[in-house]
Amino acid sequence: MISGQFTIENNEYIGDFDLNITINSGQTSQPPWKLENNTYYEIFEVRDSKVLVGVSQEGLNEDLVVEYYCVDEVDIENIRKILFYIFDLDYNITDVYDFLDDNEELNEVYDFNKGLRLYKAQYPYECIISSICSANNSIKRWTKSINDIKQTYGEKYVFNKKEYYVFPEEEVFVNIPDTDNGLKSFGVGYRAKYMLNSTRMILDQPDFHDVINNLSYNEAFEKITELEGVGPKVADCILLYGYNKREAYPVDVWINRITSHIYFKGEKPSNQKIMNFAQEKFGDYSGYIQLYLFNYARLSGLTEKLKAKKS
DNA sequence: ACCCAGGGTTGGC
DNA sequence: GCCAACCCTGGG
Repeated sequence: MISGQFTIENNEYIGDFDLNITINSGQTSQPPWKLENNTYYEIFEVRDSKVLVGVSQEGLNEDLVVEYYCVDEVDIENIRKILFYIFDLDYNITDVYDFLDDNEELNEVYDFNKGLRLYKAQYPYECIISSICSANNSIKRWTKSINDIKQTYGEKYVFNKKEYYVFPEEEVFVNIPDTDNGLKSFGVGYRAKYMLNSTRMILDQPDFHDVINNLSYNEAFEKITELEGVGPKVADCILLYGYNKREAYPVDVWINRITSHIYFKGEKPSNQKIMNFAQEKFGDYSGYIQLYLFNYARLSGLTEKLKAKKS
């Protein structure tokens, strides 16, 4: 077995990054990676071979320490590229910081989000299933469901005598046996049907992921909402985390309350209205503003206030 | 079947 | 557009 280690320093990317906050922020791309000894582990697919990658960071903007283990020779640059993509480190996030600075009502938002970045999916399909699973669900429950499915039906890889799993591909997923309550035994409830039917629809179009990738945000939104269990909110999560489309602004109950509180005082705007507003006002920054506002509202105590109001 | 809500979606009007 | 129903688990 081949193994090695390298670091990514703060001056190799623009803006702030905090690994712990990002990986545990409940973004619907995937559950947090497997945590062992303060290091997060995940199997990467690097040029058709599997590599175990471990990442750790002591705190905000500290060096990222990256370990890797693999059977075949691997080019470190490829591991680096995947990491930069997943944590959005190749994005000039200072544009977002500037936008927050330039808009007075958003001035204090970043104070509650230092180092938080997008946590994107390595595999869009996993993101689709995660996001469908997250609908009308709790973060705790959907992450457990996805992890359990991964461990039961995902392909197993053993490194350092420990087992790691990759989320099953579409072909495996549709063939999960119906015995013992099948998918439902993972606690996904009525969403099981949505997951299976959507997977069938994806398989019906072999180049599904490429098609979505090549569509504009608006076209992709139309296409992805054709899937079962994928309404506007889940669609935006999938487009943001699974296909890197930054214009997406997933509107859930909290984002509705928070956005209304800031921009629609006294009104009770529909989710659709809020989405349209966000795309006009935030444009390409929508994804980040959504991420930050959600977190901001939770940490600043605003959610409790807004919950009490209930409208 | 103690009660309720959870980063919504669907199907019916 | 609005509204109830939805699986089921964690937490009060």
